[in-house]
Amino acid sequence: MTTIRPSGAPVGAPEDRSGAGTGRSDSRARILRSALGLFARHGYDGTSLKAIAGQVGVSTPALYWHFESKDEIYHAAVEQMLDDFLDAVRGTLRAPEPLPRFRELVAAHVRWQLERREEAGVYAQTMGMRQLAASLSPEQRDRILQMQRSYLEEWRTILARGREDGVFDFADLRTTAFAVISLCEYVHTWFNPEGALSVDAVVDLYVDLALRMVGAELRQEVA
Amino acid sequence: MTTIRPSGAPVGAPEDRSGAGTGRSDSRARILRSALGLFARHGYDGTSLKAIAGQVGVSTPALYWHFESKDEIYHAAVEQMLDDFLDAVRGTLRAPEPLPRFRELVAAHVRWQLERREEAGVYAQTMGMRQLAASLSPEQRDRILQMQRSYLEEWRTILARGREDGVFDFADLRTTAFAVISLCEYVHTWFNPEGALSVDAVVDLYVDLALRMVGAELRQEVA
DNA sequence: GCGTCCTGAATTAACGTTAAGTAGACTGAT
DNA sequence: ATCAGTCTACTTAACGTTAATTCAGGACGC
Repeated sequence: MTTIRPSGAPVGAPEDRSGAGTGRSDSRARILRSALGLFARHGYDGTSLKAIAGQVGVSTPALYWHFESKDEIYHAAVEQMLDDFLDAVRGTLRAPEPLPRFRELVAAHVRWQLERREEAGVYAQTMGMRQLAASLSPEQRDRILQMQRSYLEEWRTILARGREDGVFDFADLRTTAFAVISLCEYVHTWFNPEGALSVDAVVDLYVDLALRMVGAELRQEVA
Repeated sequence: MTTIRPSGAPVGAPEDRSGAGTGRSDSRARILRSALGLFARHGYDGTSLKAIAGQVGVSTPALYWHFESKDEIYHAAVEQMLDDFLDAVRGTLRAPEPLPRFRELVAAHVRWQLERREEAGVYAQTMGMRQLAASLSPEQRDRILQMQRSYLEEWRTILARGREDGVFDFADLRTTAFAVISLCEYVHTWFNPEGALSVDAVVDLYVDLALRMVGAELRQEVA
C-alpha cells in the first residue's frame, strides 16, 4: 500500500525539458498537469509534494514559488480540470431542441470521461469524500459548487423542456437528472481502452441508454 | 485540508463500552467498524491509526494485537463490507425468472447503497484509484476481484436469460451490465437523506430506470 | 502463573513548509 | 560595451510535526 509512493526516487521519469530554454515559465502548468495525474491515482493524502516535484523535474520547495501550499495546488488542479470539462462539453452543444441537445450533452460528457480517464477520477474523489470537500476554503468550495450547480441546471432545463414538448417521458425530474449524470460520470470506472469496444462505440451505446432512461422514442436518428 | 485529521484528540467520541465487561473481545469487530467509517470519509492515507484507536477507545498500539498492519485493517474492513453487501443483496433474491429477479437485484443493490451510504464509498475508492487496488497483496486482490467477478456474472446471467426469453431488449450485454451496475453503485453520491425523497421512493424510481435501460416493458407490476 | 489484551515510551521515516543562498536573464546608467 | 542592480526561478539545508510500527511491561481472568 505504502509502496506506491516514492521513498527516495521520484515516482516518474522527469519530463523532457529540452525544447525552448524555459520559455517564460510553463512550470505552473506542468506542475498542475503532474499533480492532477498523481492526485487522481493516489488521492490527496497519498500524493506527496516530493512526488509531484519529482515528476516535474524540480525540487520540492520549488513548488512554493508557484503556489502557496499543497492545498492550493490541489484546488487549482481540480478547478482547471473542471473548467476544461465544462468548456469541452458546452463547446459541442449546438441544437436548441431538447432531444438532439440531450444527445449532444450525453455524448460529450461520456466522451470526455473516456478520453480523459486518468484525470476524471479526481473530481469524483473530491466530491465523494464529503469531509474533504467541506475542508476546502469557502471560496474554493463555492466556486466549485457554483460550477456544479450550473451544469446540473443545464441538464434539468433540457429534461424539463423535453417533457413539456412531449419528447421525453419520465417520473421524477431531479432523480432522473442525477441518475443520467452519474451514469455518464462513472463510465471511466469500468471502461478498458484495450477492450473490444472503442470510445465511439461506448458513446453511442450510452446515448441510447440515456435516451431510454428519459423515455425518448429511440428510433428517430435518421428522421 | 489537513485539519480534518485529528491532531491531538480522537476524531470522534469513544464508543460506549459499559455493557458486558469486554465479553470475549469484540474489539476486532469494533475496530473494523470504526476503521471502515473513517476510511470512507477520509480515504486510506487520510486515516491515521490514532484516529481509529481513538474512536474505538484504545491506544494505538492496541490495534497491533488484533491486526498485523494498517494494510490488514484496511483490507479486512473492505472485505467484510463486501461480504455484507453480497449477503444482503443475494438474500433478497427469490424469483427465478429474469424480469422479477432483475427487479429484486436492482432494488437490493440500491437499497443497500442508500442505507449504508457512509461505508459505501470505500469500495468505490479502492477500485477507483487503480494503483491503490494494485498494491494490495496478491491474495487480497484476488479475493476481492473474485467477489467482484461473481457478482458481475450474476447480473450478466440475468440479462442474458432475459434477452433469450424476449423480456429484455438491449444492444450490448457487457456494456449494459456495467451501465446498470454503475448506476446503482453511485446513487449514494447524490442522495440526500434530508431531502424530499425517501429511500423507498428512490429505490422504486431506480428500478424503473434500470428496466428501461434493459428494454423491459414497464407496465407489468400488477399483472 | 499462564494466556489475553492492553499501555506508555521510544524509534525511524516521511511529511509539508520555511530559510537562506545562487545562477542566469533583463534593465538602465555610464 | 560594460557593469551594478534587480527580478525570476530555482537550489540545498533544515525545522517541527506526525505517521506507522516496535518493545518492554502490566493488569485481569482462569
